[in-house]
Amino acid sequence: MTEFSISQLAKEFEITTRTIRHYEDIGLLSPQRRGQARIYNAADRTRLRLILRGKRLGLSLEDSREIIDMYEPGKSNKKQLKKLIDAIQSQRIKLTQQLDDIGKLLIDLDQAEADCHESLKSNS
Amino acid sequence: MTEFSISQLAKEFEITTRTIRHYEDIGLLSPQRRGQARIYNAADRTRLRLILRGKRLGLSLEDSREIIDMYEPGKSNKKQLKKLIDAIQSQRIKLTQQLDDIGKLLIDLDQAEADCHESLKSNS
DNA sequence: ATAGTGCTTTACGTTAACGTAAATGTAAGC
DNA sequence: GCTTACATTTACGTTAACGTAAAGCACTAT
Repeated sequence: MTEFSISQLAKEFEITTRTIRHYEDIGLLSPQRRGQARIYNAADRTRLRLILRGKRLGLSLEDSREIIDMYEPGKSNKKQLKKLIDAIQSQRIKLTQQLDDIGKLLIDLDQAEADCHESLKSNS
Repeated sequence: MTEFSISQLAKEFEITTRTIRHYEDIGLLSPQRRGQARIYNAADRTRLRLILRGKRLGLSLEDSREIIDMYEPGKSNKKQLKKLIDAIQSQRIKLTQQLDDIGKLLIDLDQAEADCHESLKSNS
């Protein structure tokens, strides 16, 4: 498969077609058209995957746009590149902070679960 | 310090007092009162810290409420405990998924940054 | 006494990220 | 030619998480 319909992508990623069109409305996707129907290629699919990954991480769609745009510098000059590096840096800080948070939360969950099991034993 | 005012906490966590009051409105915090002023203790402060950690992880305030309530089973019976364990399990799944996402994103960022530096070199 | 500082409540406003409904187009199959 | 399935656009509606006045209470410092 090198082409996808909107409903194919919707089913694959378990989102609605409305959501996909919304991403297009705000310029995150711009699939080709065959007549008036949208045709998505592998690159579009990858962008969508990145958007959804960002969402799971609590990023706004604008945040995701910034990150995704990093992957396609293309015709950028030095000044833009430095800006990109800065953006990457700040994203990295945000993400490593999240990593730390998740680590702590998982530890807390371990403790909570252990407490529960313990309580189930002693009250049986 | 064993007691905190609302603005002390707001400053410490870099949020507004409105936000803290909002958390109280929806029952996430319930500080004591001295007259009509709110007095927060260490436990309140911990709850707030947990709420904000959840926020950084993209959890809704309701999600955070569930997690936080896990830490205080107290008078719960067996059925409730099993429900708690289930909740913990699903949270763990969500979080490990996030961990995976973050790992992939950090790899992507490494690549993007390397590309940028490379581009800066060759265009100098 | 008054001005300032920090607290309070009440209540309408705002933004992001879609949901949902209505009306219509189009290609496939009977 | 009619139905069914899937597509489209347009546009108002919804929810979460606060923002932002507006108006007033309580203590302190001048």
